[in-house]
Amino acid sequence: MNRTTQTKRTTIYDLAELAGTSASAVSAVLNGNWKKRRISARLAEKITKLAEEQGYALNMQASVLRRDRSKIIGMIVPKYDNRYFGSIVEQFETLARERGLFPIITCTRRDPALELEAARAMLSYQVDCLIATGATDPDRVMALCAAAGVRTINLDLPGARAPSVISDNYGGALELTRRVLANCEKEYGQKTPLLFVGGRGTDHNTLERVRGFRDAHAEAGVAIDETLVLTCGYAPEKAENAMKQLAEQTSDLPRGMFVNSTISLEGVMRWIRRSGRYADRVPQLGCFDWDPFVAMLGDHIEMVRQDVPKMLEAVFDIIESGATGPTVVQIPPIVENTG
Amino acid sequence: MNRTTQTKRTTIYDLAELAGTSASAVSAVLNGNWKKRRISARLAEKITKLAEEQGYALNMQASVLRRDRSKIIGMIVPKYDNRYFGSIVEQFETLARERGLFPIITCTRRDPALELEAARAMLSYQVDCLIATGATDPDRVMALCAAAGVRTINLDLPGARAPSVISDNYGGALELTRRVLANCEKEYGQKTPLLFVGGRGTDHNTLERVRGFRDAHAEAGVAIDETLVLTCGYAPEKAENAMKQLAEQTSDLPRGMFVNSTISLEGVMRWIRRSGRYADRVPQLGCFDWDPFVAMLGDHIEMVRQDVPKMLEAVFDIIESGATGPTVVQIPPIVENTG
DNA sequence: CACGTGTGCTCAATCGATGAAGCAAGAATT
DNA sequence: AATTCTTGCTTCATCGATTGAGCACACGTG
Repeated sequence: MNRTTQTKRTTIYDLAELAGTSASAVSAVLNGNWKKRRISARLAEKITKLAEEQGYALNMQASVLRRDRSKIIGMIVPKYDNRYFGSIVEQFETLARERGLFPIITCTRRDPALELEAARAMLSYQVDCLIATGATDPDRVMALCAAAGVRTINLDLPGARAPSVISDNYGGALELTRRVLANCEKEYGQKTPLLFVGGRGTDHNTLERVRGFRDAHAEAGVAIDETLVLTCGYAPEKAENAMKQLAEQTSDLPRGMFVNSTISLEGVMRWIRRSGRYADRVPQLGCFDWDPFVAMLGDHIEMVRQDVPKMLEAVFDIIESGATGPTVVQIPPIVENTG
Repeated sequence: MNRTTQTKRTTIYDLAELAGTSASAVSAVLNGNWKKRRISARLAEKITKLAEEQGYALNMQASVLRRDRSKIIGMIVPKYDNRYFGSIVEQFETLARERGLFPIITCTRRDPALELEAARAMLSYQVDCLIATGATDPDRVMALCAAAGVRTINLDLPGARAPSVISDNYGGALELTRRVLANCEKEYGQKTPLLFVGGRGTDHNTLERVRGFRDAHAEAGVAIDETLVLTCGYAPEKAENAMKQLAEQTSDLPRGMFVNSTISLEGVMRWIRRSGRYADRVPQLGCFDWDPFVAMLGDHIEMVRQDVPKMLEAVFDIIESGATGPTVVQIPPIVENTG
């Protein structure tokens, strides 16, 4: 027993032989519906004990192959490099497991081709449902899954043909912009337009945030400076480059900024430090997304934190309700208190 | 075709019928060894085209059930709330996919019971290999897998009975402590013992780091203050509490500290800000782990960044070499330049 | 005592893919 | 012309779990 690499794992047939009964009785006992199948408590106990002793583990591949539902639930996620997606994944796993589902997650690195490839892989593994988080092209993912009869739910970024759960990007951006404008006025006594940096000009969230950004300016009676709306992408390097180019074109840099994610903020902060252009007076910042260390960077930064627990509850509510229409659930984000 | 929820997915049997051939020919063509099975290029092409048209997707459950190796590779990971584990997971997925393996990952939240449960689930899904990252009890995970004939590799924290890939914790801590001691001397002109905070007194990494911490003190001729070695756990709250308790016992707080992870640093920084006890002069900090925003917190923080790409390459080297002995591969971490 | 009812199980088909074994027809060799 | 070889397939058992159908026996009932 010690040195033998027991190539064969224990199966229900092995247990059946040991118990002097049939495989179907073993199966019924081990998957819990032995009462429905009229197996005696005596036999059930015997089999359970044997399974324990033999270290029996169900072969999910065989089980899933036979059943109609796999109870596997997939998620694709863009990155693991920030707290937002990190907590989405962690919550997702927890909630899935609580419901007896097995979660599988793939990181698609904001690459549309990888998104489709990952979706295809998940279909091969017979997922019952796929959550497309922050997908670049949610509708193509949805189409792929629909062809296989698998439901999709969009998270973070909405799609046109499946239910979506997203943050209230407009509302969050409106409030965040208001605060940064107020901070600018308080600190510098002037009402000047802010910079918007990060995100993609094509994605729904960025568009909505820009809309909130604009409306907050209008509300405050400040005219937008169109050259200050830089939807350059999310990556730190892209934000850093955008700042650099802007700085080359003007000597009068904005006194406040709206940064469209912590990951973009990383680039922005790097540029600020390296360039020294804000050495005299720090810019007032607003960041759409939360990070504990960003909160410690100073009292000149406001943050909006997306409500991940509520968002994921909404996702599982949709799964349980069985809804498939293109509804959009908007979850209000939390505006963090400074300090 | 439009409105019908095509319950049945296309199988090789459907394709066989459409192509007027046998399922085994279809199988051979689609899994690429049709040459070995002497299928004509003509038929191969026909089948491939048909599969494309029909949107055929392999049923992995069936395929894995039949094959000896599943090509599924599992990983358990403690948390997604920091850059270190985030990049481990992202790299792991990439390297696994490059090798034609399907990665499945589970977050076990530093909970030994969850670790075992997750390992059991992965065994049910027939993983060929399991990577136990930062496992609280790697040897029990290993035992469980060994009973099923599945190899394990430990990552980040070593185990006694399977190969392990870890950082050179001693070396990293030695260098980090040296730097913080030097910074303290430069800033405050005094050689005083540092505080060590975070981590578990029972885990290998923490023990090794404390050893490096001690040796760096000895080297500098500074006596360790044993009341300043606080291996209180990793969670931010635990670090915060440890600081609080320490502060209640002394009026003379250490001028420098070694913080044993970014996540512990979060609690330490929170306490520093809230208590105001360091308002007059900031403590010199060293953090064993890297975070971009921590780097921006000021020039009084040194960081050690674990070399995730090298660590994962080492993991896959071990997988490919087939080694199973209890070797420990130590990867030197990178000491980040301040500024 | 014939008949229904309930209990406790077993049998065998099935899920979809895989691959060893084998078969038929044509090509090459003796 | 008889034989081997080669090519290009097909047949069928198999992986392990699930489940509808069915069998044998005990018990109760009119």
